Amino acid sequence: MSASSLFWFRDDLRLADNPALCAAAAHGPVLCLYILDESPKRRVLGGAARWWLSRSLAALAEELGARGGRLVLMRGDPARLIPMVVAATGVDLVTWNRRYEAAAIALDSEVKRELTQAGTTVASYNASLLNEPWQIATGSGTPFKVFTPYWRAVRARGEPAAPAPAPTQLRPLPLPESLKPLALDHERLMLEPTAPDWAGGMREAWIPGEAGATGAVSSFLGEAIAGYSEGRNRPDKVSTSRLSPHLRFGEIGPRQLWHATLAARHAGEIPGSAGDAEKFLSEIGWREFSYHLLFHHPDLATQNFNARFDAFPWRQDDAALHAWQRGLTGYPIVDAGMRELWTTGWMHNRVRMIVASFLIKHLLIDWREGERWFWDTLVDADPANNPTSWQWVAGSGADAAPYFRIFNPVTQGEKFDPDGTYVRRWIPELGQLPAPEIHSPWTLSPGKLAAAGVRLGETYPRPIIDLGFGRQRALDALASLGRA
DNA sequence: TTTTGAGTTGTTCGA
DNA sequence: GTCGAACAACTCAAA
Repeated sequence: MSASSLFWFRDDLRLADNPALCAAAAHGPVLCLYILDESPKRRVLGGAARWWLSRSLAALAEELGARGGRLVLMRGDPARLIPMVVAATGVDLVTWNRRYEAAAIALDSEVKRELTQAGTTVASYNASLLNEPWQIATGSGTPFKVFTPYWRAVRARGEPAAPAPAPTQLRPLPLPESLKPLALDHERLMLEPTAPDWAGGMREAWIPGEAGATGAVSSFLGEAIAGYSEGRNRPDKVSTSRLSPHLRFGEIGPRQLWHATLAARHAGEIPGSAGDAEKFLSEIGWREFSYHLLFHHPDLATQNFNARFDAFPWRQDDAALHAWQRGLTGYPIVDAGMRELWTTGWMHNRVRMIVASFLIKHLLIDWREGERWFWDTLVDADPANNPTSWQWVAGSGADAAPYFRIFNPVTQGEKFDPDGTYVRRWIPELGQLPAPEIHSPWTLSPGKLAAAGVRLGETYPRPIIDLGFGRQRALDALASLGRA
């Protein structure tokens, strides 16, 4: 039997800096496989993420094809399918890049055990993190719970490894006859919406795939990173990297991003201060920190990191939750963010904090409701970042926001969307209102509202809750948790 | 073991 | 308009 291999694509949909793919390709002819995971133990991918995945897989198939390779698609339980494919093809090497959610680790361990027992070599690699979660520890060997010392420890290790190039040669391993019934056409994955087709705004906003990712990196490092430290807070401008969905699906990896950032800084392509590049690197650090937390706290998406919050008096309020989800709270910056999310599958980070704070603190609705909504609607819905960030806002998480940090959506709007540009983009019915009053339409005189064609309660909602009341209620609820 | 300094992203109030 | 203080106390991480 001649040497051949199986490479299992998961959250690493790229050819460059893909160590498991390189190892498989160097070994001999390789079968490149993606399985739409339907194992019952894993969290089902949200709708927006499924759309992204579909487009990303199409791009990947094309890239592979251009290099003489081929992407085979299947759906089902990998614990059943992988051994079946290995047996039918007779490959003697299986490779993949690691994942870090508990259910995925369990699945991968199970597959590895079974294959190894049957005499097949299995090799796993790191493609999605700068450091494995278990490599970073405090002086006493425990996981970090605070970002700053975590990041200091990471930085003390020196620069991360340089990214590896894409494999130069990909010889495809032909699919045996017996497996052909399992291989699906792209359409048969049924990942994209049809009736209704709600993905129009996403198609306009994004180019999924490795080429789209590298293009986004170039344009970010070439332009937006100048002034990033401040600009990243402005949803009215294009001042963030917008790389989150590309990172989520591994169309680009943090090593590539790290070294591209350093190269841009050294080449003097970043006119601003070196602080902008460092700030951006620390944002990559927050992604790393989230994975560190997820690995050491596997139930991060469902359990309070800080158990004291188990006694928090959350409210059940379906009407308020629905208003929040649909962008009908009567607070323009909140509604603009929720509509941006619904339309494009993405929301500016500053606005994510505002809408999350509003749901959790003013409406007193459980952060898990918000986490679930984001999981379903974000194209970048990430198993580590999403729960980490929600718990951070709730105050139940690691390095969490202090109890008194309650974002005022009017103040935040005036500060970070001073001209109302962002609000007008997503709430056209308020388009004629002047700034800064656009952030608090109920304070305008009836005459000014009429002049702008706004009828509160008809063309745009009145606020669903009074800010002062909601703030005080949240402070009281937090005080009710008492001392630890 | 004990001590010490520090901890992503805010708001309000009063001088 | 601007500025500093108050808003709880706790826990983490390292010395």
